[in-house]
Amino acid sequence: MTVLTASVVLLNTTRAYDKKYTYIIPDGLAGRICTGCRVLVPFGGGSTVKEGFVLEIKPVDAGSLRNDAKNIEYKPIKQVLEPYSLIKGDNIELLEWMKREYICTYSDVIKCMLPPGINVKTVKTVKLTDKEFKAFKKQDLNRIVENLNCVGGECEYDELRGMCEIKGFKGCIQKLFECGAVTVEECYQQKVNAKSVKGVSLARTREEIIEALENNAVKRIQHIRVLEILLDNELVSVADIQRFAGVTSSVLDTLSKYGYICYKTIELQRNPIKDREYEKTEHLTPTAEQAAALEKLMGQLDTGTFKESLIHGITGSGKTEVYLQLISHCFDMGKRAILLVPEISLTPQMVERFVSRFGKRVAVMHSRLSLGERFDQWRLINEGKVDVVVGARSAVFAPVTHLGLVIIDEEHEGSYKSEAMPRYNAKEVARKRCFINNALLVYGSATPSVDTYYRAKNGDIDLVEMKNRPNTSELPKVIMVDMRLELENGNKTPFSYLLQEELKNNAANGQQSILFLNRRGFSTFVICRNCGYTMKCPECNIALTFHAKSDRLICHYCGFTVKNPAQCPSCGSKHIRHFGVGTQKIEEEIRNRLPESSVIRMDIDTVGYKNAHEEILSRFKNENINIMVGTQMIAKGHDFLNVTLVGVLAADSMLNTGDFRANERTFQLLTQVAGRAGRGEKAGRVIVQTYNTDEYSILAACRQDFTGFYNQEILIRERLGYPPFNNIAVITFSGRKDRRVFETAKDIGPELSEDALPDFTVLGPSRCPIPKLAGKYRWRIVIKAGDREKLIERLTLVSDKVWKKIKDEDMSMSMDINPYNML
DNA sequence: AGCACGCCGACT
DNA sequence: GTCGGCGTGCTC
Repeated sequence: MTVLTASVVLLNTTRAYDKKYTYIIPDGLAGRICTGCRVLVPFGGGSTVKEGFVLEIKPVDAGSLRNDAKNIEYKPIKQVLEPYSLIKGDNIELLEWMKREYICTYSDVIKCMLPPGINVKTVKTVKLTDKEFKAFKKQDLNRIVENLNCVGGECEYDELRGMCEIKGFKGCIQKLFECGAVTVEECYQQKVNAKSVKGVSLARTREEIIEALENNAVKRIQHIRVLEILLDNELVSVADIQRFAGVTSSVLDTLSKYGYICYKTIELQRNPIKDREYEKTEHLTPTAEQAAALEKLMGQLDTGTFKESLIHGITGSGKTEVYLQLISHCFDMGKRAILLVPEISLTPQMVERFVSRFGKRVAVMHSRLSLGERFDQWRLINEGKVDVVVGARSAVFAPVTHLGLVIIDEEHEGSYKSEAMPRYNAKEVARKRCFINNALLVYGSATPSVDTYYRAKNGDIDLVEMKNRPNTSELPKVIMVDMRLELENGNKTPFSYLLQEELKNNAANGQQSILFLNRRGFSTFVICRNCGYTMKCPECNIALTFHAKSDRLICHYCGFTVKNPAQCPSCGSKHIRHFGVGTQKIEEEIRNRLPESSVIRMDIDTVGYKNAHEEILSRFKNENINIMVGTQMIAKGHDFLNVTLVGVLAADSMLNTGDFRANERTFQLLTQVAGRAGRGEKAGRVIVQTYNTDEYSILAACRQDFTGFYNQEILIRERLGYPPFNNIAVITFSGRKDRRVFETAKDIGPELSEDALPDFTVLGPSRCPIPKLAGKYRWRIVIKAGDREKLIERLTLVSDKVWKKIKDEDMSMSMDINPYNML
C-alpha cells in the first residue's frame, strides 16, 4: 500500500517555521491536487488552518510512514483551494533560490508571485445549538450565551469577542463547544475573485430540444423564445436572455426545473487595456543599425541557450522597435516573453504601442491596476492565454511558461530593486529565470549602469551598440556655467546670468524651457561656495552629511564624524554652508525675476493625486507655458517638441548625497535631462550650472560621453572596493531604545567578522541617514565582501542567531544585499 | 505566529 | 488541592 504525500510550505510564516512540511493527501483530494496548487492544512497544536502551497507530490509506502525515524504523525490536507498550479514549474525552483539569496521566507517570495488580494481570510462563526440552555456555573459562559441570543443565536467570532469583553474568550468558547451549547463553523473567503455572472445554457442536446419544440412538447411562447435563443447561442448571461426573450427569471427557473436549461457561471474578463480598440500596426522597417542589432539578438535567441545582451542605444535610437520585433521573433519560435519597464514609463502611450502591435497576446501588470484587474491579467498569463507580459518590477514573476526572452528596458533604473521584503533585484531574478529556462536576457539603456557595463566589457554580456537617431535630430548643445564665478560677480540668485538671459529669449521666441532641480533629500552636505570644496569622509570618499542637532558632519558608511567647520578647510572662505534650494523657492524666484513668463511646477507636492502627473505635462504642452520647474520626474519620457532650453540648476547637488553611486546617477540624470531639449526640429541648448566644474561625471554628461564617464568611474569603484568589484550589504537595526539598538548592532560586528576572509570588511555601526523614524532609532552596519555566496551564508547564520533577541526586545533588523539606494 | 506544556505562586 | 500567570519550544 502506498500513500500520496505532499511537501507543503505555509503562508504568513516567520523564519522559525518557514520549512517544508509533509502532509498526507486524502484519496478524495488526489484528483484535484498538483504541484504549485494552493491548499488549506491543519497546523500546530490546535491544528489551526493555514494556507499553504504544494511544492512536491510523492507516493510513500504506507508502512514507512509510521516507521519514520522521527515518528512524525502526518496530518492530512484539509482542502484544495484551486485544482491548478498557482506557482508554475520554474517558479518553484526560483522560490528556493530567492529564499536563500535574499534571506527571506517562502511566504515572502510566494506573495511576490501571486496577485494581491488572492489570499484567503478565515471567517469563524459561532452558532448557538440549543436555545433552552441551563445556566452555567461560570458567569462568563452565561454572558456569551446571552449575547448570542441577543443577535439571533449566530455571530461572527471576532464580533462576539468584542461584544463580550471577556478574558480567556477562546477557552470559554471551547467549553461551550464541549458541552454542546455552541458550534463553531469556519469558512474561507477571498478578497478578489474572477468577476463572474450567472448564465444559462441548454441542458440537453440540440436535437432533443428541436424535437421537443417540433412535437409541441413546449407550448409556452416564453419558453420557446428562450430555447430558440439558446439554440443559436451556447451560453448566454441571465441578464441578456431576459432582455432578448422578454421573460422574467421565473421563466428560466421553470425551464431549469423541467431540465431544459441549466445555470452556469460565466467568468468575465475585466480589461485594463481600456475598451478602446487599438488599430493594428505592423512592424516598421528597421534602420540599418536596428537591423544589425536585431540580427545579432535573434541569432542569440535561436541558440535556445541562456545568453545575456546589453543594448547600449542612445535616446531616440529606436530601442523599442527592436524589442517589438525581437518579441515577435520569440513568438515565431513558439516561446513567450516578458518586458520589464520602470513603473514611470508604463504610460498609456507605451501600453498602446504594444497592444496595437500584438493585440490580445499582451498582458499588462503594474500598480495602477485595480485588484480585480491585476488578478485577471495574472490569470490570463497563468492559463497561457497571453504570450507577452509588459510590466514593472513584479512582472518578473509572471507565471509565463515556455519563457524564451526577458527584456529589461532602462536597465540602469533604480526601480528594479525592491526596497521592501524580500529586497530582491528584478535584474537578478530575471537572470535566474532566464538561466533556468535557457532564455535570452536583454538589457537596454542609453546610460547603462556601471555594473552591467562592466560585465559587458568583461565579455559576460554581449554588447550591442546603437549610436544613431533615425530621425536625425541633432544632439543638444551643452554649456557649463561655473557658479563660483557667478558668486564672485555678485550674483546670489540660483540662476546664472546666462540662464536668465536665455530664459527671457526663449519666452520671447515662443519656445519653452525646462528647469531641473534634483530632489533635495533630508540629508544635506556642506559645500564651499567660494571654491567648490565639499567635505568628504577620508576613508570612504563619500560626502559627509550635516546634522543640525549636533552641528557635526557624519559619514553614513563608517560613522566617521567631525565638527561642522566655520571656514572652508581648503581656501579659508566663510562662504561654507549646507546647500540646497527647493523647487517651490525656484518657482517664486522666477515669478519675481521674470514676471512676464508663465511657470508650472512639477514635483512630489504637485503630483499628489492620481492623474496630476499626466495633467501637468499636458497643460505644459497644450497651454504653451514658458517654463516648467521640476525634479527628476520630468527627466523621463515624453517628447516636448517645443522645448529648446533645459537648465540644470545645481548639477552637483546630487553628487554629494552620501552614496557611492552618486556619480553614476548624476551622469545618468544629466544625460537624460539634456535629452529633453531639442526633440523637435529646432536645435536644443542645455545649461548646466555647477560649483564643481572639474567633476568627471558632469563633464562627461556635458559631452554626452558615456565611455569617458565609465572609464573614470570604474577606476574609482575598483580603488575603493565598491560594486561591481565587491558586494555591499547593509544591515539596519531599529528600536525605541537608542542605546539598545546601538549595542545590538555593535554585538553583531564580531560575529560578522569572525575568522573573516581577507575580502570581508565590516563598517560601523553608524547612525542611519534617517537616524530616527516613527519613534524608532536606527543604526546600521555596512559590509563589503568579495564573495557573494559567503556573504549570504554569513548573513543567514547571524540573522538566525540574533532573531530571537531582536524580537524579545521589540527591535527589528533588515538586511539588504547590494542596495541601489544607500540612504 | 499560535498553541500546548510545564512550572510556580495565590486563592476558593 | 486547583486556577491562571507566563517562559520555552514545537509545529508535518
